[in-house]
Amino acid sequence: MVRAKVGEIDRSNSADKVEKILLGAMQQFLVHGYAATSMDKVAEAAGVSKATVYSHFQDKEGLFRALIEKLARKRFHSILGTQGLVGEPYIVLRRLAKTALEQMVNDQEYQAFERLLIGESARFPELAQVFILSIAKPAIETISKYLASRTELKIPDPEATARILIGSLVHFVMTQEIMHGKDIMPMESDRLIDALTHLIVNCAD
Amino acid sequence: MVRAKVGEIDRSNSADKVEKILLGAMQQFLVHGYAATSMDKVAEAAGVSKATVYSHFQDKEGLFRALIEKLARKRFHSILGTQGLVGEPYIVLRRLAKTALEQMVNDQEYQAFERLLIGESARFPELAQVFILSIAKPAIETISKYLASRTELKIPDPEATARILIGSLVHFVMTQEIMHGKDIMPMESDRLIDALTHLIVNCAD
DNA sequence: GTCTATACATGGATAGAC
DNA sequence: GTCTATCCATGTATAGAC
Repeated sequence: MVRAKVGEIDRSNSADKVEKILLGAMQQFLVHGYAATSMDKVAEAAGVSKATVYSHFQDKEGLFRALIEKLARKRFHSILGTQGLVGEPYIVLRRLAKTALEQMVNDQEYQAFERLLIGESARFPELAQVFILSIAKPAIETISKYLASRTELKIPDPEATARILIGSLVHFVMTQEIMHGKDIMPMESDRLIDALTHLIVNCAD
Repeated sequence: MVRAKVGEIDRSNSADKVEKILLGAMQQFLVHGYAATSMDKVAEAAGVSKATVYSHFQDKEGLFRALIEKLARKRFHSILGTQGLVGEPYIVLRRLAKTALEQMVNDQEYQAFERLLIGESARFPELAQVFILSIAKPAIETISKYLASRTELKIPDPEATARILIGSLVHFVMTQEIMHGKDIMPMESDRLIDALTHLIVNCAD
């Protein structure tokens, strides 16, 4: 066992254990889902004993809730990135769609998180709502405000249009990556991006 | 035990048992997910013994695969219904969007099916692909062909546009119903339908 | 706080009678 | 083909030593 040298602060303290447990829990729950994850495997992945897990979290459900809430906080605003939405619609919307798609397609953790939340949304409805409140809602609001600000687009309902934009992108990743459709129903991201920006930008009548 | 009268054919035969088992399996898997469903509960829900379940299906995985394939076949073309896509775009697209949304919102079995497939899409990628091939792909193709046939819409990429349309609708149901967002982030279906038809129909420049 | 060892329940799968 | 009874592995959770 590695131990802190004399004079150094021992960092193997309780708070660190909690972090290690949450990290182990993340690896297991994201890969295997809630029911198929065992507390033994969580403890093993975290490098602590099972009793230690139970000393920090009431039970499996409590650990799961704590993990999901932590992940949702971490991902707050992450789909859009922190790019400010200012400038010409054609440029801004293209970049937005392109960035969001790239982020989601290349982020295996995001995809596993979606699988987990949707799969458990019947058993844990409040956790699905945590996701909605911390990720989906802010994204819709940000895009909605931008669309409303560009009056030349003449969009009658910016919020509904923001949902169309985000829904198209998220659902594309859902079918192509999460549900493994890209091999049997392929489509280049750019085609979706082109069609989306065309619909929104060229639609001012 | 109810038994067939003399002269009648005994319908409690093997084929019926298979049906009963699949029905019980459906109830359990759709509600609890794959891992949290036990073969005991399946047998109980089906009204047969566990050994009978194992005499018709190799193991839990085999039963699950058989069930998903059956459900996917049953739902072939179900989202769009069997409505023919002919007529004025404004009318056709509105009716299409309205019907699809109503179907999905009111069909708890569809929502449970989506939860299950997405939740298990890492463990059972081929089953997610069965869903794509039997439901998503035909829907995209049908709408894509319709959009291409209406040349007055001047849609540069009908297939990409079809994906935008379907993605918006499915994702709307995903956030509002499946992930329980309707209470914390409400929006009338009609606003989405209006915004969608406006984008697609009024966009011919 | 942390560990080892264990209690207790449940789950997947099968043996053997009918 | 179908049932009851059972085997054995695994899972959640805790008791008790340090």
